[in-house]
Amino acid sequence: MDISEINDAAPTSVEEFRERLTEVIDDLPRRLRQCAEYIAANTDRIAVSTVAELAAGADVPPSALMRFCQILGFSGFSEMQRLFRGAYAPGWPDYATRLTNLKQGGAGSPSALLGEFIEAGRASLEALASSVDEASLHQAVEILAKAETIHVVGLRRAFPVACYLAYVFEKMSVPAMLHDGVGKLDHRFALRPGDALLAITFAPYSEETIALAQDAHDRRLPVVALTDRVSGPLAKSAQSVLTVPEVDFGAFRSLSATIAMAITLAVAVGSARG
Amino acid sequence: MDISEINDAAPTSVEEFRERLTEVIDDLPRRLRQCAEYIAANTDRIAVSTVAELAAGADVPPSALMRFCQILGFSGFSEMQRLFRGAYAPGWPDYATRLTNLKQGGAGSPSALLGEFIEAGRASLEALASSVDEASLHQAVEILAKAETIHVVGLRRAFPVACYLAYVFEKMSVPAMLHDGVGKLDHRFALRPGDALLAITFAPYSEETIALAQDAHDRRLPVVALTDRVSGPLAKSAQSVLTVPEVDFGAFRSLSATIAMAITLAVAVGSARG
DNA sequence: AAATTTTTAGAATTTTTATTCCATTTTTCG
DNA sequence: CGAAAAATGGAATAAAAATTCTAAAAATTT
Repeated sequence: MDISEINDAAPTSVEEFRERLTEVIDDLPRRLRQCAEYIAANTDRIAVSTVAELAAGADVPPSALMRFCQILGFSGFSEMQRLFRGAYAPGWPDYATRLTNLKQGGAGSPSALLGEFIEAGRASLEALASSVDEASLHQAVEILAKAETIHVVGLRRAFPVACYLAYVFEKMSVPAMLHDGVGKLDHRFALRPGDALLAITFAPYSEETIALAQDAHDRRLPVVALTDRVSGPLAKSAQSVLTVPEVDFGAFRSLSATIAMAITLAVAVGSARG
Repeated sequence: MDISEINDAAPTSVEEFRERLTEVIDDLPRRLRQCAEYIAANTDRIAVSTVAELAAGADVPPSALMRFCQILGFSGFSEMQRLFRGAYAPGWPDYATRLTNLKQGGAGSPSALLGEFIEAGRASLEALASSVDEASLHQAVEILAKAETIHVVGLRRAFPVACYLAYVFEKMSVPAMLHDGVGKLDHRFALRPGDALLAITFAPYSEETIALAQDAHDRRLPVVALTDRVSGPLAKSAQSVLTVPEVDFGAFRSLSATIAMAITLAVAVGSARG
């Protein structure tokens, strides 16, 4: 490795670190690449490991890891570790303590339940952050932004989400219609050419929602699905399928991730329409 | 400190550690208590700090911290740290990075929005964990568990929550009635002696909800409020006020914390009724 | 294929960090 | 109040970890 390739400015944030890593990883000699690959896959352990431990994990001698740190711009391992030890200040401080206390209230107690549901919600949100398909999201926004009237359908457990969407669309002056199934009336003929359908359903999937989506699809209207599996029953009628990984506790789901996704859709569509 | 009080079995999990900590914290001499308090408030930093750093933070000499570790049952600081370094497997290897990536999609892009809403949701849940008033929660569950029929009211942005509650009550075979304001009908006379009202509203508070709560209160029916401030307009009509600290992004709220609280109520009430 | 450069491994060294020990202070109890 | 016990601070020591250095091995170039 040529000395001129060494960017001597050390990364000052975890993101910069990752950028730098992807930047150099391809033209690194064998041992150093081993380091880079192991580190890329175990970035989170830098803060709590020693050189020897990481080196053992990467299956290289400690000195190789030292050289690796220096190539990344750090003076040595300690400096690199300092970055990660500093950056590590996540939600823990009070939260974890309280959560433990809540759960200690005894199994079945309201506090313990609350602790569980909070955790389920948080896990769902985190999973959503790491699993979202940006392309589908983008496509969904485009479809809905182009539509004249947006029809929203979601029943049973998905109904709250549909309601919230209807509320936000209203607030943003987006023409939207909520299909709520009141009086078992279905308003399928309210879908006019130029409209789009946003269908929300989770296992066990609601018949009416699937039927409405199918109907819209048959009439060549674009359908966006918000559901739990790419291959669910909405897959064949929808142009764009958004999946949310919702973590259940007991028989109930938190809806956190679903609502985050829903509100994002609504706001993005609202602003795209100007 | 008497030697016999020293439980020489070192904690083997973070939970055990916390239990042990609360167990001993009260009968500890001054310096050691300082350690205990600092450690309790900064548990998350044990994995990434040195004795000297923690001691400085707690404002005690390093040797005090060492004695503290030993009182907890560890052979020394290193052994204690090992516990936390092992347990340290937080959500951020993937989550935090992804979140940053999402936000980098550019201000106003769907991904960036999603990132913001995810964060707002997470923050809300964490705040809920540390702010919940267990006594009120317990009281609320008791009130609702004793009621014959539970009436649920929540309009506008609170409507999704009310719907979800109605759904969960239904699933748990709890007699509940959702006051949805369809057709501007109010069903205030559906509230019978022995019933209870669960009223949900957030600023700007919905007139109808406040009025119904007031009405119920006037007729001596118990009211549980789910709202955003203890001193909100429901304060005087409600027996039990549950507050949820919801973090907004832009003009929109995540509802995560509210839903977590709602579902907890519903499930706790459902099981209390057996 | 020889010469040059780069890369590597591991031992030696330096630095940092943890731990112990004991003289001194504070607290407790008769 | 005074003696005994417990707690404390800090210096001394031991252990662990980081870092450097060099001879040998690979890789590259001519």
